[in-house]
Amino acid sequence: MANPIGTSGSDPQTDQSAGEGADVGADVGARLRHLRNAHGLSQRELARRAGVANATISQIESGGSNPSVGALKRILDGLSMDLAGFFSFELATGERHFYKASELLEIGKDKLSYRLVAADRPGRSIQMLHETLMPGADTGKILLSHAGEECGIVLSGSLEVSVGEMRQVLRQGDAWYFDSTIPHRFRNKGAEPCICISAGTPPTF
DNA sequence: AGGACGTAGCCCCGATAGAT
DNA sequence: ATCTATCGGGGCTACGTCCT
Repeated sequence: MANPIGTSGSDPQTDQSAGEGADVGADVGARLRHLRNAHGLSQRELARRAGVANATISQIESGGSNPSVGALKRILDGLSMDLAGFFSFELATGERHFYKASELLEIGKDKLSYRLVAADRPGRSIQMLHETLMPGADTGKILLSHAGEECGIVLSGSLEVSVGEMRQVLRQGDAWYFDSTIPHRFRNKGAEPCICISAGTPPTF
């Protein structure tokens, strides 16, 4: 049953964005829950990122309320997703083994493109990404650090990888593998886009 | 009046530390 | 090794506030 988001904002675009696709009508709550789980976030964590109350996430997911366009957009910002992507995302109806390039879920933004494989797979234990770092792309001066391990291979371009006190510029065919608890950073200081494939576990996106 | 949203608090579950 | 208490995270509901 179609469950278009709330129209408290009386935005005429709302209805059309709800998607005419036959199966896109899955309710907003189920869609949100599915995507939140795919990103490995709890309701509280997503609420914190989105700047809304955790109860809001819970009520939307349980169908207890229809979020306004503004609220939904804020929540989707926490998932690095836009409204179009949200409503065009297809809920999995069964276990899948293959994904078209166009089906990889974009979870990056700006100069950093992270296209996640099998974002809709429940209980996924691997985070595999097709990454594109545009010239100047940078994961940030504040180094990343989280539980797990990650590795990757540069397919084209160059990529400066900092891990702890070590730093190296990797080129086509080069690879990295490190304990993710070590502060790390990725930068494309070259003039060409850098394309690479990475994998990490546990999935933190 | 009704819906969206926030706060407060409840219950459940797993991890951890201390006692036996 | 096992049991118990404690703590924190997770999801949820009840209720109040605000806005249309």
